[in-house]
Amino acid sequence: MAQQEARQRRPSIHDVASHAGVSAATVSKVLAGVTTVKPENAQRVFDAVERLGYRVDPLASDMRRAKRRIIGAIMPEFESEFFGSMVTELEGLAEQRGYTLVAASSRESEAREKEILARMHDWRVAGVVLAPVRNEHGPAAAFMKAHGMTGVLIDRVLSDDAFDTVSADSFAASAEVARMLIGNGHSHILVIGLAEQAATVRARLEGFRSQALALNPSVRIDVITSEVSVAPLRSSLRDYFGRGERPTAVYSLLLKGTLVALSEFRRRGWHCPDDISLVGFDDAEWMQVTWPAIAAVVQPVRQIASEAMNLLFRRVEGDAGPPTARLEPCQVLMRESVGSPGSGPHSGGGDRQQPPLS
Amino acid sequence: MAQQEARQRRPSIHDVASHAGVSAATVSKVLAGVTTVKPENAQRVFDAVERLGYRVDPLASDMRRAKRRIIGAIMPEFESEFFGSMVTELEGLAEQRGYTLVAASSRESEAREKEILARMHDWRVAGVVLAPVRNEHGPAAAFMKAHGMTGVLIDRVLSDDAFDTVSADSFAASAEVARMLIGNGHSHILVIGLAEQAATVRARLEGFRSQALALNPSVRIDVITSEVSVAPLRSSLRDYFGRGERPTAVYSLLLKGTLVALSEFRRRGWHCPDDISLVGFDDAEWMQVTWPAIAAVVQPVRQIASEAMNLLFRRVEGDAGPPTARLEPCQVLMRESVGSPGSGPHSGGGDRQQPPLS
DNA sequence: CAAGAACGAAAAATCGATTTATCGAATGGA
DNA sequence: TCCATTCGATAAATCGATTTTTCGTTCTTG
Repeated sequence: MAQQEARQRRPSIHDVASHAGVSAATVSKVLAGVTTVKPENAQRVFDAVERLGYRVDPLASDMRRAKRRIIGAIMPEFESEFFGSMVTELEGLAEQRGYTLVAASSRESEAREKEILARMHDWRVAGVVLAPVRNEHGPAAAFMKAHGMTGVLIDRVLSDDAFDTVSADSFAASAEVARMLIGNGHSHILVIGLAEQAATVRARLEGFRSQALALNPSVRIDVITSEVSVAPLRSSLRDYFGRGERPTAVYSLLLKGTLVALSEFRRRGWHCPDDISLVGFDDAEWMQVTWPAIAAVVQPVRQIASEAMNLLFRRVEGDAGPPTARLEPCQVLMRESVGSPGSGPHSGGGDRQQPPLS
Repeated sequence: MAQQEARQRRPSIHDVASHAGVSAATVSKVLAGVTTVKPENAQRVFDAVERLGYRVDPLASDMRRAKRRIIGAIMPEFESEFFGSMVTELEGLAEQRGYTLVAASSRESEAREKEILARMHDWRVAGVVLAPVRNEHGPAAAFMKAHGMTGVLIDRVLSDDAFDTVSADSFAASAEVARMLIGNGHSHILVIGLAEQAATVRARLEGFRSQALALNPSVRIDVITSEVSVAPLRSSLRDYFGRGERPTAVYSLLLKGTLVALSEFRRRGWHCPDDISLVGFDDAEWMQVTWPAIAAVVQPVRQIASEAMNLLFRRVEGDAGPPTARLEPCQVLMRESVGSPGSGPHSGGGDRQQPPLS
């Protein structure tokens, strides 16, 4: 073990060099694995490294290269399971390749997104994994393009003419949700979402609508979206039910919508699935322990992260082929929140379901 | 706006210098705000900066200083709301001071925690905000001590003889939960938790127990903890109820425990609060929309982050006073999951509650 | 045996800033 | 008028690595 007093200056490559009786260049080569060094000298270098507890300063090491061994990650937020595990995955993958991941939250603001990107450009990051706030056409992607940055766009994107994109196959997953609901006999379905995040949400809506209509041309699909935030969505939903609309199922295109739907159900005293069925895009840990468990579309976080990093490093290493647009398949989890219409009274009564013991 | 072709080498301080007709040293001084520069030259520098779109390279800029303008943050995980928003807050605060935050997830592993710390030491970070996996006595804190790193410990810590600590006042919050439950007439309460995270969980347990006993000396408090992970906790809980134990309330010392309790309740067909009351340490967005809404202790994330950063920068700037141990007050949210014992039948039946409309 | 290739390692240049040392010109006082 | 300050700015050193260039040996080979 290295004996190094606390608060003391850390040993530099020159300290190692003098201890080993060689030049700094030789130390650098030994540590880089160059083979044109006499074995005896290499051993002396390793010994000195061990004795001094020397470790390369990544900052100094990166100085001379145009692309530093840093990957930037920009997420709309860190508070959700989805982006939280996305960052965890990306961090691990970057680390595996000897890169440092610097993650930042755009806090759902495109202006901030661009500022962060500019700062990452200042750092001369090798590449960026950007989960844009809205879609691939925002100012951030434009900035990346204008400055020749290499990057991959994920999540709220469909395809781009300059960057590789990776996202969940929202269209296919939504089609499966449609099959599930139509198959259960639902013929009046409400879809809720936030239109801001155009790219994915639109795909989710279209995937659902097209499949639902294909299976039952007379199905009635109502859509409630909000441009701005979740608050208007809540009041629109309240108005909608207040007008006496009674769909038998709700499909929420995003997690926050699922929460809004649930809270509105509970305000009105409705139960899933007796009074109304519910499916949400995006899964969360709590959804399987609530009563009832909420059916959900599970996004393939791991695959998205892994594919994004593969593509990114291919570009970092110089690949200049045309950009690709990948869609990773989702899993649709059927849970108790989905039933057949009319299986329960629409208001009041209705014993709670009693799941079998053990 | 700067006219800069894509993919072109970024302008360096020397480019600015030659465009402005001065030396690089002068440019550096102007940008650092030194006043001993002729106003005319300063203006020429600003003009050149503007024209070239020059921005300082933070990496190069940090080379010469012993402490780089980087703050490291190590969290046990990124998947939860708590640590997610903690990182968001820390990032904002670091940014305000012109520092870059590099966040990493120890994934609940002390070994990994130490490795990450070593890597951050390699980067010569100015300071570290460490949320240790277990408590302040882990190998990570020891590493920091041994290498003279400056840092602040947060969340799962009580106090330390080398570092400032900041955490939620678990003891006081748990005492308030005790007042709430005892006040509602509960006299047989189950407390569940994971003992691994000794520091805080123990405080939560003791705070609850002491206050509960003070209010009702004959109260029966059962405790189920697991050393390792959440799985044993689940089976212990199953066994406990299987033996016929029927506490009237459960207090979970951490979020995962709340989920385990809920899922066990639902497996047995029990309802809150008719069959059993539930309070959890740590709040989450979904807890207020479930049926019933779950009473919870809200941790003061913002205050913890802000206080941690204040203390950290005080140390970075050289303060060598004795370490402080701060406790930030929590808020206890009473919700529907808590009722009085015996208000509902203990098994079977029991109409669901119908909250009033609007 | 001498010219040339091959080898291994040291010296020097480089990355992009900051900081210290140096230097010339203008200013001031004697 | 001359020397000592002061001022403003430049040259040079520095941070800690990597990479290129240079250089001295040893090994080939005609």
